[in-house]
Amino acid sequence: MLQKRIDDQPTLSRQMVREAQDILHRHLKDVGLKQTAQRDTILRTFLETRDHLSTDELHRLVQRKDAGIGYTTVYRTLKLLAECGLASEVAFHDGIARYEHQYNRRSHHHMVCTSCGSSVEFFSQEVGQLEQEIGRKYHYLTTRHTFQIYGICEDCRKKNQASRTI
Amino acid sequence: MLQKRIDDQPTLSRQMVREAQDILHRHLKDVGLKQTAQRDTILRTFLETRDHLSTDELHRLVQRKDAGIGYTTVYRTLKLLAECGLASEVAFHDGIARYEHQYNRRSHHHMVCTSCGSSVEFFSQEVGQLEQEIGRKYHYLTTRHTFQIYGICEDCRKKNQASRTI
DNA sequence: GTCATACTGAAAATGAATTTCATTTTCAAC
DNA sequence: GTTGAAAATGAAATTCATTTTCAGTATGAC
Repeated sequence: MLQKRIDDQPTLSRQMVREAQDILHRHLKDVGLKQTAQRDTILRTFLETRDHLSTDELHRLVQRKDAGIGYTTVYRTLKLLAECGLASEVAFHDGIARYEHQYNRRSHHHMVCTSCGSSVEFFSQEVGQLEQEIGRKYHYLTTRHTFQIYGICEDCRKKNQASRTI
Repeated sequence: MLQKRIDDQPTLSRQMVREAQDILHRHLKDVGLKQTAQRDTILRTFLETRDHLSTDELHRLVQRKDAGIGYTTVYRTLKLLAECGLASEVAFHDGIARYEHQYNRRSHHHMVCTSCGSSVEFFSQEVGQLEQEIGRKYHYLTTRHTFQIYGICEDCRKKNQASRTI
C-alpha cells in the first residue's frame, strides 16, 4: 500500500518543521485557540511522513511518541491543519478520508491502483487552467478541483498474470 | 439543489427506455439473476429523472409508484445498473453516493457549488486524453477518472452579496 | 497565582452503506 | 400448469468511519 510521493525533499528540514509549527501557532492565536503539546506532537508526526495518511494511520504513528494522545485529538488537529493550509484532504474514493502535506508543495494529482490501493502523484498544469476556463464559462467562482485517475498498476498486472498461468 | 444536465433530450423516448430495459434484462440473464417487477420499476423511475440521485432520493421516487419497494432493493438495483453500464456513481464529496444515467451519454464532468449543492455538467476531451497520457507514463492500465470543480455559483454569490448589504 | 476558557480523550452518537435472514417470487424442468 | 431449487425481497440489524458529548485537565491572559 505504497503512496509514492514524487517531489520535494525526502525529509523536511528542521527549518521547515519550525516554519510549519509557526503557521499552526499563529492560526491558533488568530482563532482564539490554545497551543498544546499534543497538537505540536501531531503536527511533527504528520510532517515526518511522506504518505497520504488516514486519521487512524496518523493516530497510530502519534501513539508511538505519546501513547496518551487519543484518536479524537488527532482527528481534530487534522482539521486544524487543513484550516491553516498545512494539510489537505485527498479523497481516494474508498470511503476513507486521507490527508497529505500541503505546505510548500507543488499542485499535483493522484493516480490510484484499484487493486492494491497504492498511488502515484503526477503534475499537470492543464487541469488548473481548465478549472479557470470552465469557471469563467459558467460564472462560478472556483475554489478547487479534484482530479484522480483510477487503474491497475504494473505490479498488480504482473501478479495477476503470474497467478493466472499457475 | 438543482443538478443541471446540459445535454441529450429532456425525456428519454419510449424506445430508449425499452433499450435500457433490454440491457438490464440481458445483464441479469448473463450473471444468472432474475427479472423482477421491482427491478423494472426502479430502472424506469431512474430513467425518468434527469438528476443525480442518491439511493435515498431514488427510493422516495420509487415509492410513489410502488410503496412496497424497500430501500434495500433500490440500493441493490443501483449496483446492478452500474454493473451493466446504465448508471454510474458520481461522488460530489459530501459523503453521499449519487448515481446518474450513463447509457448513451457523452463523457462529461461536474462543477459543484459548495454553498447550495447545485451542479452543472461540462465537457472536456482534454481530461480523457490526460488520463491516457499519464497512464502510459507510469505504466498504469487506466480504467476511469474523476474530475470535479468546486466553487460558488452565480446565484449564491448574488444572494450572499444581497444579505451583506442589508 | 487565579480563573475563565479551551483542551483532552473515552465513550457514545451519528449516519450512510452493507449484510442478515425469514419469507416470497421467479423460472426452468417436468 | 405444477414443482422446487435458486434468487429476490425488505425490515431490521450491523458495520464502520466520522463526529459529538461530557467530565476532568491544561493553558495563558491578567
